Amino acid sequence: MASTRPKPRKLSSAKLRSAAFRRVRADHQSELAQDYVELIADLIDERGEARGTDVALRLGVANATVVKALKRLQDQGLVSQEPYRAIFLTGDGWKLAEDGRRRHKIVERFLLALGVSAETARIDSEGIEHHVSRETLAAMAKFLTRN
Amino acid sequence: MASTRPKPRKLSSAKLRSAAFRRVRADHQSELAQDYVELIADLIDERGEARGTDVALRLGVANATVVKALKRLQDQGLVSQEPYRAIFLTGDGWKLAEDGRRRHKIVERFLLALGVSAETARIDSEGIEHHVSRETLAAMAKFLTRN
DNA sequence: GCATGATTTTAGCCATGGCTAAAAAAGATT
DNA sequence: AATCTTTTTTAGCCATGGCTAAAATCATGC
Repeated sequence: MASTRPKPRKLSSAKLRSAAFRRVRADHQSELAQDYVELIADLIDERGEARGTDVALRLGVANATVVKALKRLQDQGLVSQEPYRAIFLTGDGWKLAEDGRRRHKIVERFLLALGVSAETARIDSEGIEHHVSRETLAAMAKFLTRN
Repeated sequence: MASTRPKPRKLSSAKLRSAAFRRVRADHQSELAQDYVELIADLIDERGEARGTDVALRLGVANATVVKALKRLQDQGLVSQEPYRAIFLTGDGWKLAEDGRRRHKIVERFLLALGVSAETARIDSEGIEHHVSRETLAAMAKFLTRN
């Protein structure tokens, strides 16, 4: 990898560029987990408990899908649940949920401040929140205070 | 679904909420295709041709992964390619690529205008561009002209 | 024009995130 | 307490998007 270098042509920035795509793929990995814990936290706050069925309903997904996903989240130490019972968040789960809520709130309020409708802000923020870096989030927050 | 309504409690907005998640999942479906065609278009413009290997390099992904993805894109009528040869975009492929570029450019310039670094704008825009609705994109464009 | 080295594709593995249909558990009703 | 209904889980399917290792093809030097 040092001496030959057969076809450099002009692809020198390739590695640099690939970083963005790698980040997007990594974000997608954590996205589902974050959506779940955020939703579970909301349900617990709103109704006192979170049941798998409610999660499925809000996510717009089949019940079985949620059961499977919850198993993975349990393996990751984010939630705890016994069969046929309500879902609980672990310490890590709450931390992730809080982080997601904070980020979500900023993005949604930012979109509103930018002038889009409430409906669009709600929908777009759901997709955008997972791809906003710390720096961009800070810039959005700053924009909010200035307006 | 009309007469009984057994447990409404206060989950009436569930269907509404689920729409956002459905949209995010749908966006993820088209995301890969869009990234590929956009990248292929760039390679064709920059270097005259796009080879699978270059795509793999820029995406930061194994060669075999690209080969497999290109087959799917071919089935979707976005690219055309013969084994061991360069990749071409179909009419639909070009349309999708142009749309992606336009959207990408607006999002990236918007982030810059918001005050984030060039590096961050480049990286974040890659993830955000696929989750920005027509309305939000328009709001970003408007913000750009005002500034 | 043929052997050898480089590149590209194929084969086959894995995890994820969907689904439906069947089984199991919980909860009501009598 | 036994049955019947509803809810939840399990089982098993599918497509996607990754990977590595092996096979096939291409291209070069001789």
